[in-house]
Amino acid sequence: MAINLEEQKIREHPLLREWVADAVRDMIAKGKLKPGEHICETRLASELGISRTPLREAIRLLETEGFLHVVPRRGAVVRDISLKDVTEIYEIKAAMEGLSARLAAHHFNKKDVERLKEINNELARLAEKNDVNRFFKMHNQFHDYFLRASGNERLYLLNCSLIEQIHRLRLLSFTLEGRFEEAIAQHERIIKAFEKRDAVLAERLVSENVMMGYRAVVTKLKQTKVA
Amino acid sequence: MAINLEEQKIREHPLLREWVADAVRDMIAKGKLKPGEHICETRLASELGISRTPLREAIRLLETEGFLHVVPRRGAVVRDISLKDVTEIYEIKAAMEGLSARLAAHHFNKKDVERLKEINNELARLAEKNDVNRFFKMHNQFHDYFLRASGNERLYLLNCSLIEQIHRLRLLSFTLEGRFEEAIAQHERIIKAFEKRDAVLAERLVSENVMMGYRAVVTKLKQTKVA
DNA sequence: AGAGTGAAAATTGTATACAGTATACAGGGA
DNA sequence: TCCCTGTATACTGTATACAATTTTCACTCT
Repeated sequence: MAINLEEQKIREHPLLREWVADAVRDMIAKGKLKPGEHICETRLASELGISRTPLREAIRLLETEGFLHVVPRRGAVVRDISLKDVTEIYEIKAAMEGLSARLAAHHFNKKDVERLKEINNELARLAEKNDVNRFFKMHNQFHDYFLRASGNERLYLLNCSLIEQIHRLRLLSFTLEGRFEEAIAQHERIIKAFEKRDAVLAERLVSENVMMGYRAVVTKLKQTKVA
Repeated sequence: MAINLEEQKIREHPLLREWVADAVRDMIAKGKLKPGEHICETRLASELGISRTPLREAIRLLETEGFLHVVPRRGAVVRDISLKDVTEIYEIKAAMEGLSARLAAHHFNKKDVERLKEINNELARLAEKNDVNRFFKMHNQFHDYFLRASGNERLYLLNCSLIEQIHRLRLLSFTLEGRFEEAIAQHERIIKAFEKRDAVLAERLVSENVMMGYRAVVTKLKQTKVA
């Protein structure tokens, strides 16, 4: 076990600090590190089998990503995701994805539209099989497609860092009744807007699509808070 | 001199890594560290009179802020700001500030509008005195006002980290002929939109205002690239 | 009992030491 | 001349050691 871990560290990440950041993100997502919990550098480092130095560098990264809250000389605590956080993130996400759609629409060609249709067809297949995990991944590909096609690299990266913070909630939101179909239908309208090269419409539809995701996530958030 | 430096480190920053980040940002802004230049941790740390540990933690921060580009096992280099970077930043900034104006408009009251008018009057005074530095600061206060009033803390912080990257260019752009007057005139229209509680108009005007700033910065960028 | 105090333990911040990797350059061969 | 290769050097990545600060908790005094 320990040897496999070592191999994974080396194979997938040339740098320990990145592997550690991934590991800690994962521990937060899986609930192994709970919101509000204080992170003791010494202990966590030894648990991960590394020294404090790469852990500390990973903590700086996770701080800017919003996973941890660091108080000088008192260490890092796992940040809780509140409704307010989710709202803030989605407000920004809606504006940014909308912007990316508008920008992408300007230099979208037939092939791009075809690719989006393929993805949406695949989504329909996965919806029938009720495969939440794969649907989620493919769904992200749909959105990533125009985020990248926008030609604005920062836009894509910013969006990544935003959705990473609510990864778990978003995944959960796809277990809601009718969520698949709703998303697919909206995607179809978005594709039509791209086909017509209607940048303004694409922007509006994508923004609305994001805010639908917001409502789904909020629903799920309230369910889990009660539980 | 060295003693004063020590005092400053302690007084204004309880943490060395933050002081270092500020110092390095400053060195980049002042041209002491030039774009493309490789940062040797050992040398820079000893120049700043500290060890490599806090410097390395500062480098992680400056990397996410976009000031440095880090290649694994080859270290950090100072990132150059290209026209593409400026375009990416302003596209995002326009969308984010526009969003903040829309959000802020919903719960703006008379007092808020009065405050914006005061700031704009002050801007007019500073324009007459041709005080670029103070105009710049006051101008930022104008925009910060509704970024904060939006109630979306992330929006404000994200905007801060964006404009920090182009601080120098923005400041320079205010030396352009007619830049003051243009800004003040647009601010007046924005204030009127807030007065009317017209969120959609406020959003559009603020976006346009940002993109005017973009054009000014691009003009200045081209001037300095030639020089 | 409760507030206050002070020493001990735990934890973070910083410096240094060591290991591994990339770069530069000299020397040899085609 | 050009390319290849091996070695020396410089630099980054990681671990560890030390310093400073915060927290804990027993103890005292009111």
